[in-house]
Amino acid sequence: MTDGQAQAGTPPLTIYLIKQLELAVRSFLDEALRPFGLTTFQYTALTVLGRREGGLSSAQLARRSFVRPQTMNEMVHALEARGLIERVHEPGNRRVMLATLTPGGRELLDACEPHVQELERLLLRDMPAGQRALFRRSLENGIASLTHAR
Amino acid sequence: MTDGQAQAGTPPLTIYLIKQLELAVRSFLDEALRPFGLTTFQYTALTVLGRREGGLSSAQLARRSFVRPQTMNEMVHALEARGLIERVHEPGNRRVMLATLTPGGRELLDACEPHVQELERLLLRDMPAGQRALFRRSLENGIASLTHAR
DNA sequence: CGCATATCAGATGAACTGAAATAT
DNA sequence: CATATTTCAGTTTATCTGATATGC
Repeated sequence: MTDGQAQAGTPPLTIYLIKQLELAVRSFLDEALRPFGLTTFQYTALTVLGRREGGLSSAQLARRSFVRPQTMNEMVHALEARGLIERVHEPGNRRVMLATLTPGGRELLDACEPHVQELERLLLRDMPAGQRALFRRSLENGIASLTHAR
Repeated sequence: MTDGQAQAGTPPLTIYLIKQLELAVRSFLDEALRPFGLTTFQYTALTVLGRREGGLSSAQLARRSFVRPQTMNEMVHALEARGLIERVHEPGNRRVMLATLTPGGRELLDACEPHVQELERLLLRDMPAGQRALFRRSLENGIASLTHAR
Protein backbone atom coordinates (compact mmCIF):
# COMPACT_ATOMS: atom_id res chain seq x y z
CA MET A 1 0.00 0.00 0.00
CA THR A 2 1.37 3.35 -1.01
CA ASP A 3 1.12 6.63 0.87
CA GLY A 4 -1.11 9.24 -0.65
CA GLN A 5 -1.71 12.81 0.41
CA ALA A 6 -4.22 14.20 2.88
CA GLN A 7 -7.74 14.99 1.77
CA ALA A 8 -8.31 18.64 1.03
CA GLY A 9 -11.72 18.80 2.65
CA THR A 10 -10.63 21.26 5.30
CA PRO A 11 -7.20 22.84 5.02
CA PRO A 12 -4.85 21.77 7.80
CA LEU A 13 -4.28 24.26 10.60
CA THR A 14 -1.10 26.26 10.70
CA ILE A 15 -0.19 24.68 14.03
CA TYR A 16 -0.50 21.30 12.36
CA LEU A 17 1.88 22.34 9.59
CA ILE A 18 4.33 23.61 12.20
CA LYS A 19 4.20 20.28 13.98
CA GLN A 20 4.73 18.31 10.77
CA LEU A 21 7.66 20.45 9.76
CA GLU A 22 9.26 20.18 13.17
CA LEU A 23 8.83 16.39 13.12
CA ALA A 24 10.70 16.27 9.84
CA VAL A 25 13.42 18.64 11.03
CA ARG A 26 13.92 16.75 14.27
CA SER A 27 14.10 13.44 12.46
CA PHE A 28 16.93 14.71 10.25
CA LEU A 29 18.67 16.53 13.07
CA ASP A 30 18.58 13.56 15.45
CA GLU A 31 20.19 11.48 12.77
CA ALA A 32 22.83 14.08 12.00
CA LEU A 33 23.70 14.61 15.66
CA ARG A 34 23.75 10.97 16.75
CA PRO A 35 27.40 10.49 15.76
CA PHE A 36 28.24 13.34 18.13
CA GLY A 37 26.29 11.85 21.00
CA LEU A 38 23.84 14.73 21.15
CA THR A 39 20.07 14.80 21.00
CA THR A 40 18.33 17.65 19.23
CA PHE A 41 17.23 18.90 22.61
CA GLN A 42 20.77 18.98 23.99
CA TYR A 43 22.08 20.57 20.83
CA THR A 44 19.48 23.31 21.04
CA ALA A 45 20.44 24.06 24.64
CA LEU A 46 24.11 24.25 23.67
CA THR A 47 23.44 26.66 20.84
CA VAL A 48 21.41 28.86 23.17
CA LEU A 49 24.33 28.95 25.59
CA GLY A 50 26.77 29.55 22.75
CA ARG A 51 24.82 32.58 21.68
CA ARG A 52 25.04 34.06 25.16
CA GLU A 53 27.86 35.89 26.82
CA GLY A 54 27.20 35.64 30.52
CA GLY A 55 25.62 32.23 30.67
CA LEU A 56 22.14 31.13 31.66
CA SER A 57 20.70 29.42 34.69
CA SER A 58 19.10 26.02 34.42
CA ALA A 59 15.73 27.54 35.27
CA GLN A 60 16.05 30.09 32.48
CA LEU A 61 16.90 27.36 30.00
CA ALA A 62 13.90 25.39 31.22
CA ARG A 63 11.51 28.23 30.56
CA ARG A 64 12.99 28.76 27.14
CA SER A 65 12.42 25.12 26.22
CA PHE A 66 9.05 24.77 27.94
CA VAL A 67 10.15 21.97 30.26
CA ARG A 68 10.14 21.66 34.02
CA PRO A 69 13.19 22.96 35.89
CA GLN A 70 13.86 19.42 37.14
CA THR A 71 14.06 18.11 33.60
CA MET A 72 16.43 20.81 32.48
CA ASN A 73 18.48 20.38 35.61
CA GLU A 74 19.15 16.75 34.74
CA MET A 75 20.17 17.66 31.22
CA VAL A 76 22.46 20.40 32.47
CA HIS A 77 24.14 17.97 34.83
CA ALA A 78 24.63 15.49 32.02
CA LEU A 79 26.22 18.14 29.81
CA GLU A 80 28.42 19.27 32.68
CA ALA A 81 29.53 15.70 33.41
CA ARG A 82 30.59 15.41 29.77
CA GLY A 83 32.61 18.59 30.08
CA LEU A 84 30.59 20.45 27.46
CA ILE A 85 29.44 23.18 29.81
CA GLU A 86 30.65 24.60 33.09
CA ARG A 87 28.65 26.31 35.79
CA VAL A 88 29.66 29.10 38.12
CA HIS A 89 27.77 30.90 40.83
CA GLU A 90 26.21 34.14 39.73
CA PRO A 91 28.14 36.94 41.43
CA GLY A 92 25.09 38.62 42.91
CA ASN A 93 23.22 35.45 43.89
CA ARG A 94 25.05 32.43 45.20
CA ARG A 95 22.00 30.23 44.71
CA VAL A 96 21.96 30.67 40.94
CA MET A 97 24.39 28.69 38.79
CA LEU A 98 25.15 30.17 35.37
CA ALA A 99 26.04 27.69 32.65
CA THR A 100 28.44 28.54 29.83
CA LEU A 101 30.09 26.53 27.09
CA THR A 102 33.52 25.06 27.75
CA PRO A 103 36.10 25.11 24.94
CA GLY A 104 35.25 21.45 24.41
CA GLY A 105 31.57 22.29 24.17
CA ARG A 106 32.28 25.01 21.67
CA GLU A 107 34.40 22.61 19.69
CA LEU A 108 31.67 20.00 19.57
CA LEU A 109 29.16 22.64 18.51
CA ASP A 110 31.46 23.75 15.71
CA ALA A 111 31.88 20.16 14.59
CA CYS A 112 28.10 19.81 14.29
CA GLU A 113 27.75 23.07 12.41
CA PRO A 114 28.30 21.80 8.85
CA HIS A 115 25.70 19.07 9.24
CA VAL A 116 23.20 21.51 10.65
CA GLN A 117 23.86 23.96 7.84
CA GLU A 118 23.30 21.15 5.39
CA LEU A 119 19.85 20.56 6.85
CA GLU A 120 19.12 24.29 6.71
CA ARG A 121 20.00 24.29 3.03
CA LEU A 122 17.85 21.25 2.39
CA LEU A 123 14.89 22.87 4.13
CA LEU A 124 15.11 26.08 2.11
CA ARG A 125 16.13 24.41 -1.13
CA ASP A 126 12.94 25.03 -3.04
CA MET A 127 11.93 28.28 -1.37
CA PRO A 128 12.40 31.48 -3.37
CA ALA A 129 15.17 33.56 -1.81
CA GLY A 130 12.90 36.53 -1.42
CA GLN A 131 10.47 34.44 0.60
CA ARG A 132 12.96 33.22 3.17
CA ALA A 133 13.35 36.39 5.18
CA LEU A 134 9.60 36.76 5.48
CA PHE A 135 9.33 33.11 6.51
CA ARG A 136 11.79 33.72 9.32
CA ARG A 137 9.94 36.84 10.43
CA SER A 138 6.68 34.92 10.48
CA LEU A 139 8.23 32.23 12.66
CA GLU A 140 9.57 34.87 15.03
CA ASN A 141 6.20 36.55 15.04
CA GLY A 142 4.51 33.35 16.13
CA ILE A 143 7.10 32.65 18.82
CA ALA A 144 6.57 36.14 20.22
CA SER A 145 2.80 35.80 20.21
CA LEU A 146 2.83 32.54 22.15
CA THR A 147 5.68 33.45 24.47
CA HIS A 148 4.13 36.69 25.62
CA ALA A 149 0.77 35.03 26.08
CA ARG A 150 1.77 33.15 29.20
CA MET B 1 17.39 37.35 37.41
CA THR B 2 15.28 38.24 34.40
CA ASP B 3 15.18 36.59 31.01
CA GLY B 4 16.64 38.61 28.19
CA GLN B 5 16.73 37.91 24.49
CA ALA B 6 19.36 36.08 22.48
CA GLN B 7 22.45 37.90 21.27
CA ALA B 8 22.22 39.03 17.67
CA GLY B 9 25.79 38.10 16.80
CA THR B 10 24.76 35.43 14.34
CA PRO B 11 21.11 35.22 13.37
CA PRO B 12 19.47 31.99 14.54
CA LEU B 13 18.94 29.34 11.90
CA THR B 14 15.50 28.80 10.45
CA ILE B 15 15.46 25.25 11.80
CA TYR B 16 16.09 26.70 15.25
CA LEU B 17 13.13 29.06 14.90
CA ILE B 18 10.96 26.16 13.79
CA LYS B 19 11.98 24.19 16.84
CA GLN B 20 11.29 27.09 19.20
CA LEU B 21 7.90 27.72 17.68
CA GLU B 22 6.95 24.07 17.85
CA LEU B 23 8.04 23.91 21.50
CA ALA B 24 5.72 26.78 22.26
CA VAL B 25 2.84 25.31 20.26
CA ARG B 26 3.22 21.90 21.87
CA SER B 27 3.35 23.40 25.33
CA PHE B 28 0.02 25.17 24.79
CA LEU B 29 -1.55 22.23 23.01
CA ASP B 30 -0.54 19.70 25.66
CA GLU B 31 -2.15 21.90 28.25
CA ALA B 32 -5.32 22.38 26.21
CA LEU B 33 -5.66 18.66 25.45
CA ARG B 34 -4.88 17.32 28.93
CA PRO B 35 -8.50 17.62 30.10
CA PHE B 36 -9.45 15.36 27.20
CA GLY B 37 -6.84 12.76 28.06
CA LEU B 38 -4.94 13.26 24.81
CA THR B 39 -1.33 14.07 24.12
CA THR B 40 -0.44 16.33 21.21
CA PHE B 41 0.94 13.30 19.47
CA GLN B 42 -2.29 11.33 19.84
CA TYR B 43 -4.36 14.31 18.82
CA THR B 44 -2.30 14.75 15.69
CA ALA B 45 -2.80 11.12 14.74
CA LEU B 46 -6.55 11.44 15.26
CA THR B 47 -6.76 14.53 13.07
CA VAL B 48 -4.84 12.75 10.34
CA LEU B 49 -7.31 9.88 10.49
CA GLY B 50 -10.21 12.30 10.61
CA ARG B 51 -9.06 13.91 7.40
CA ARG B 52 -9.00 10.57 5.62
CA GLU B 53 -11.81 8.59 4.11
CA GLY B 54 -10.56 5.06 3.87
CA GLY B 55 -8.36 4.95 6.94
CA LEU B 56 -4.64 4.49 7.33
CA SER B 57 -2.44 1.64 8.45
CA SER B 58 -0.31 1.91 11.54
CA ALA B 59 2.80 1.76 9.40
CA GLN B 60 1.62 4.66 7.27
CA LEU B 61 0.89 6.73 10.34
CA ALA B 62 4.36 5.90 11.66
CA ARG B 63 6.08 7.17 8.53
CA ARG B 64 4.00 10.31 8.61
CA SER B 65 5.06 11.06 12.18
CA PHE B 66 8.67 9.90 11.82
CA VAL B 67 8.45 7.25 14.51
CA ARG B 68 9.12 3.53 14.43
CA PRO B 69 6.23 1.28 13.45
CA GLN B 70 6.41 -0.33 16.91
CA THR B 71 5.90 3.00 18.60
CA MET B 72 2.93 3.90 16.46
CA ASN B 73 1.51 0.44 16.89
CA GLU B 74 1.39 0.92 20.65
CA MET B 75 -0.34 4.26 20.30
CA VAL B 76 -2.85 2.83 17.84
CA HIS B 77 -3.68 0.02 20.25
CA ALA B 78 -4.14 2.51 23.07
CA LEU B 79 -6.53 4.61 20.97
CA GLU B 80 -8.40 1.48 19.92
CA ALA B 81 -8.71 0.31 23.53
CA ARG B 82 -10.27 3.66 24.39
CA GLY B 83 -12.74 3.25 21.56
CA LEU B 84 -11.55 6.32 19.67
CA ILE B 85 -10.56 4.41 16.56
CA GLU B 86 -11.44 1.09 15.00
CA ARG B 87 -9.42 -1.08 12.70
CA VAL B 88 -10.53 -3.31 9.89
CA HIS B 89 -8.60 -5.51 7.51
CA GLU B 90 -7.83 -3.89 4.21
CA PRO B 91 -9.94 -5.69 1.57
CA GLY B 92 -7.04 -6.42 -0.73
CA ASN B 93 -4.51 -7.32 1.96
CA ARG B 94 -5.53 -9.18 5.08
CA ARG B 95 -2.25 -8.36 6.79
CA VAL B 96 -2.89 -4.62 6.77
CA MET B 97 -5.23 -3.07 9.34
CA LEU B 98 -6.77 0.25 8.38
CA ALA B 99 -7.63 2.58 11.25
CA THR B 100 -10.57 4.97 11.12
CA LEU B 101 -12.23 7.22 13.67
CA THR B 102 -15.18 5.84 15.62
CA PRO B 103 -18.14 8.16 16.27
CA GLY B 104 -16.73 8.57 19.78
CA GLY B 105 -13.34 9.51 18.38
CA ARG B 106 -14.94 12.03 16.07
CA GLU B 107 -16.89 13.43 18.99
CA LEU B 108 -13.76 13.84 21.11
CA LEU B 109 -11.99 15.49 18.21
CA ASP B 110 -14.87 17.92 17.79
CA ALA B 111 -14.78 18.71 21.50
CA CYS B 112 -11.09 19.63 21.24
CA GLU B 113 -11.66 21.77 18.17
CA PRO B 114 -12.53 25.08 19.87
CA HIS B 115 -9.44 24.95 22.07
CA VAL B 116 -7.23 24.19 19.12
CA GLN B 117 -8.76 27.00 17.11
CA GLU B 118 -8.11 29.31 20.03
CA LEU B 119 -4.42 28.43 19.87
CA GLU B 120 -4.41 28.96 16.11
CA ARG B 121 -5.86 32.43 16.62
CA LEU B 122 -3.32 33.22 19.31
CA LEU B 123 -0.47 32.14 17.07
CA LEU B 124 -1.58 34.31 14.16
CA ARG B 125 -2.81 37.20 16.28
CA ASP B 126 -0.11 39.68 15.36
CA MET B 127 0.54 38.47 11.83
CA PRO B 128 -0.83 40.56 8.96
CA ALA B 129 -3.62 38.68 7.24
CA GLY B 130 -1.87 38.94 3.89
CA GLN B 131 1.16 37.25 5.34
CA ARG B 132 -0.60 34.18 6.68
CA ALA B 133 -1.22 32.37 3.43
CA LEU B 134 2.41 32.78 2.43
CA PHE B 135 3.49 31.55 5.84
CA ARG B 136 1.45 28.39 5.36
CA ARG B 137 2.87 27.87 1.89
CA SER B 138 6.40 28.26 3.25
CA LEU B 139 5.73 25.64 5.92
CA GLU B 140 4.33 23.27 3.30
CA ASN B 141 7.30 23.99 1.08
CA GLY B 142 9.69 22.99 3.87
CA ILE B 143 7.75 19.83 4.67
CA ALA B 144 7.86 18.82 1.03
CA SER B 145 11.60 19.48 0.74
CA LEU B 146 12.45 17.33 3.75
CA THR B 147 9.92 14.60 3.08
CA HIS B 148 11.03 13.99 -0.47
CA ALA B 149 14.66 14.03 0.55
CA ARG B 150 14.54 10.65 2.22
C1' DC C 1 7.43 35.14 54.86
C1' DG C 2 7.08 34.74 49.88
C1' DC C 3 9.49 33.49 45.88
C1' DA C 4 12.92 31.54 42.81
C1' DT C 5 16.54 28.22 42.21
C1' DA C 6 18.62 23.90 42.61
C1' DT C 7 18.31 19.16 43.57
C1' DC C 8 16.96 14.45 45.22
C1' DA C 9 13.81 10.46 44.97
C1' DG C 10 10.34 7.66 43.04
C1' DA C 11 6.77 6.73 39.51
C1' DT C 12 5.25 6.81 34.85
C1' DG C 13 5.26 6.95 30.01
C1' DA C 14 7.39 7.06 25.66
C1' DA C 15 10.49 5.33 22.42
C1' DC C 16 13.99 2.22 21.28
C1' DT C 17 16.30 -2.54 19.97
C1' DG C 18 15.58 -7.13 18.75
C1' DA C 19 12.93 -10.77 17.07
C1' DA C 20 9.10 -13.25 15.16
C1' DA C 21 4.71 -14.22 12.70
C1' DT C 22 1.88 -13.25 8.72
C1' DA C 23 0.73 -11.80 4.13
C1' DT C 24 1.83 -10.33 -0.73
C1' DC D 1 12.85 -15.29 -1.59
C1' DA D 2 12.28 -10.33 -0.70
C1' DT D 3 9.48 -7.02 1.30
C1' DA D 4 5.93 -4.87 4.24
C1' DT D 5 2.92 -4.97 8.21
C1' DT D 6 1.86 -6.19 12.65
C1' DT D 7 3.09 -7.51 17.12
C1' DC D 8 5.64 -9.28 21.43
C1' DA D 9 9.28 -8.78 24.85
C1' DG D 10 12.73 -6.34 27.25
C1' DT D 11 15.46 -2.18 27.97
C1' DT D 12 16.66 2.46 28.12
C1' DT D 13 15.74 7.35 28.44
C1' DA D 14 12.93 11.09 29.36
C1' DT D 15 9.77 13.52 31.83
C1' DC D 16 6.76 14.07 35.44
C1' DT D 17 5.12 14.60 40.47
C1' DG D 18 6.43 15.46 45.04
C1' DA D 19 9.43 17.08 48.47
C1' DT D 20 13.42 19.54 50.40
C1' DA D 21 17.18 22.86 51.05
C1' DT D 22 19.08 27.21 50.11
C1' DG D 23 19.41 32.06 49.07
C1' DC D 24 17.27 36.67 48.19
